[in-house]
Amino acid sequence: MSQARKSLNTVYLRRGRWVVEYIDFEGKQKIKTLKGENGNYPANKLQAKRFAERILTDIRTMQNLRSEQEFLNRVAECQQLIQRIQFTLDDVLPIIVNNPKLKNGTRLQHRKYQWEKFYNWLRAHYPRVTVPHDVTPLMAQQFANDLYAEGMANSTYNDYITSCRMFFKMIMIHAGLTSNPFTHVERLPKNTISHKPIPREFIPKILAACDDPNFQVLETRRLAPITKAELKTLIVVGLCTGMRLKDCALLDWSCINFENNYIKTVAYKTKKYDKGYLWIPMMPYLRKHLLSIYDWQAAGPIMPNIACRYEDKDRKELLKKSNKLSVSVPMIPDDDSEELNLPEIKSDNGNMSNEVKNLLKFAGLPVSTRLTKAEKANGVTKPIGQRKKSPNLYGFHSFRHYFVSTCAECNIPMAYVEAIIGNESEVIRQYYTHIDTAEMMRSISRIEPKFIGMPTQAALPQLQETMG
DNA sequence: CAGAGGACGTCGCTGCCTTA
DNA sequence: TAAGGCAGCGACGTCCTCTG
Repeated sequence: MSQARKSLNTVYLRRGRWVVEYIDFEGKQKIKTLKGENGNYPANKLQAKRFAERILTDIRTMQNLRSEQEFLNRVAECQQLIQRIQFTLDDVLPIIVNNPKLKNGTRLQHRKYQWEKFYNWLRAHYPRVTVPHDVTPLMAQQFANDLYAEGMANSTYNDYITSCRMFFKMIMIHAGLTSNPFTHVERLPKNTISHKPIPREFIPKILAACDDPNFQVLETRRLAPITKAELKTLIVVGLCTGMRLKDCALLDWSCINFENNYIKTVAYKTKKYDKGYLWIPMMPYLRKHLLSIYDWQAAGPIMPNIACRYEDKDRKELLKKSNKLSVSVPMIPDDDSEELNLPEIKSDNGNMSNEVKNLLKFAGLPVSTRLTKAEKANGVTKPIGQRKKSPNLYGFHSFRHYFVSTCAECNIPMAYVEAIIGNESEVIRQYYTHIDTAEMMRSISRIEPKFIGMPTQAALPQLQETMG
């Protein structure tokens, strides 16, 4: 039978020590051994009561603080309620746009587009919802479902979900939100479709196409013209080095070391991560080609017109730098103060990817899987959920895939290929982790005896000899 | 066919969980 | 409790499609 509980704030002797018993602010019973400031135990009940008084005073203060905190919480709740009414969906975009984390540029435009997509969806489906607080997780999920039904790659879908989650996180305080409606919208696994390596039999066809009189480079009014000869150089460099389009297009003579037969350059894409130089051995075919277009005056970009086209914003500089422009370009005024009246180009790569695609198409490669006009006219549509944009099967990046897959086929050690094209490349993993199922079965069969404790084939004769 | 709009890849960082 | 594995996040860059 348990003893009756002592009354509150009672000081009494327990196992030879003076203790105080009290109820804390969570309503729990507590028993605390009494000690002085120096850690000394009280000598008698009077001293114990004095020690206890200090503890109880502290507790009472904390209890008061707690009620004050409760009051403040109530005030905060009221403020949130006011915020919820005052902060509307129209106030969200300025918050996104002015967020210092989202720097200016295409990415910000992209985020704006994403928010507007959700905003317009909400307007269409839930016109009565005017404040972020009224957006429910169910609405978020419905939006996600509609997004998926539109047809897009999973990474794009994930990008939308991630962004919406981020938008609601950004306005959390402004809108007085306590939870994020997009928190539980699940992301999808990656289903990316990579470029294919160029089929080997097409390589000679592509190189021949550059010299074919019937092949024409794309003509553009606004962008710098390029020559077929330069396009061929671009292809040869891409083919023999596996570099990305930008790295090839802007490759500079200063990167070429004919004496020691290598190319030393920095990949633009990973430049900011300071990955160091790429050291690319020059194949005889590449060396021969570069020497054929090289002269002692050579300086600046190897393909000046392509470089010019690729980076139109730096056109003036490039034109000045290079003395080997092979096609006519607008005159550059000598006086720097005079504006070079060039149109502003928004295109990322000066249509160079299309230029390459045009060549591959001429050489007979099916570059895209998109629906033809005839198919569209006959009412052929993509199935629900399938990505809107047809993946490009072949492009300049295909030369990179071709380079790595060929290296893998020829058993070039992965470390060498990493040194050449960069050690974090997804392309490398793709080809070097390829598993030959038949070879895997054979390998496992070979070691089976060892697994089950039997001697291996190689050890059998020796074993038979010792056993007589 | 220019260029806006859209898709996709990759990096470093962080937090959660398990293990030694 | 430090270390390591792992997955997701946030940010940014590049490439491609599509349409007026």
